[in-house]
Amino acid sequence: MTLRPDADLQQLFFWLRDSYGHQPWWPAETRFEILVGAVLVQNTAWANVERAIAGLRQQALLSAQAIVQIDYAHLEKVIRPSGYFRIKAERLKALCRWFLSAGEFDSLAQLSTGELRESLLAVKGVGPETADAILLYAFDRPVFVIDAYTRRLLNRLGWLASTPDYDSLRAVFELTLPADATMFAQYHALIVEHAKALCRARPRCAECSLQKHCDTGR
DNA sequence: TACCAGGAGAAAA
DNA sequence: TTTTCTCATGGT
Repeated sequence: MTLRPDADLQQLFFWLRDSYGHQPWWPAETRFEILVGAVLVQNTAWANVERAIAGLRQQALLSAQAIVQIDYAHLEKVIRPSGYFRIKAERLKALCRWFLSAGEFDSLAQLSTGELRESLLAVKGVGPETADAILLYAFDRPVFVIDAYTRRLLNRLGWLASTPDYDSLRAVFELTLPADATMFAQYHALIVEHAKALCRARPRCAECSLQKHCDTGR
């Protein structure tokens, strides 16, 4: 058992939606930008990712061709604000090589969700969360993204019956809720918004860990 | 000064 | 198979 019997994921979604309203997610101007953002955001605050993406845009590097062609030193310099710049430069290039060799969005859209997920996971630097974020937000596939915020929220609600691995927790969401990519996208966005709202309310909220409603406790 | 942020892969146990 | 370590900047 992954979640406790009293866990109600649908009710939680409605509560979050009523509390925070519609979320304009993923914060990107193009689908390709979502791929880039998914790599740059790994273990990094989004504000720092925005700086890196702004730099890429300013230098006309927001295309797979440009990222593949640019030398590592230049790419590292541009994405430096997002941290882990050496690793992320390598991962970005790997993802862009995959994207181009696979035929870009038109060809990739022909694959089933399972095939596309497997293909993404085969790219060095793309793990489950990054792959699912790309599947959901760039390819509109009904895949639920499990991130640290999701685990934290479920933990604070006391809904975790165990410490499930990534795919087990993802399966619970996908089997419990209707397979609706729009809903999944909103749900994940709302979870992040909820966590950030709590942090804004109490920037240094170590005591939040004592409160059941709060998911910012560590 | 220390800690943390929308992970992933490699190395060690 | 599971756990630990490493990668790195910017904000608080």
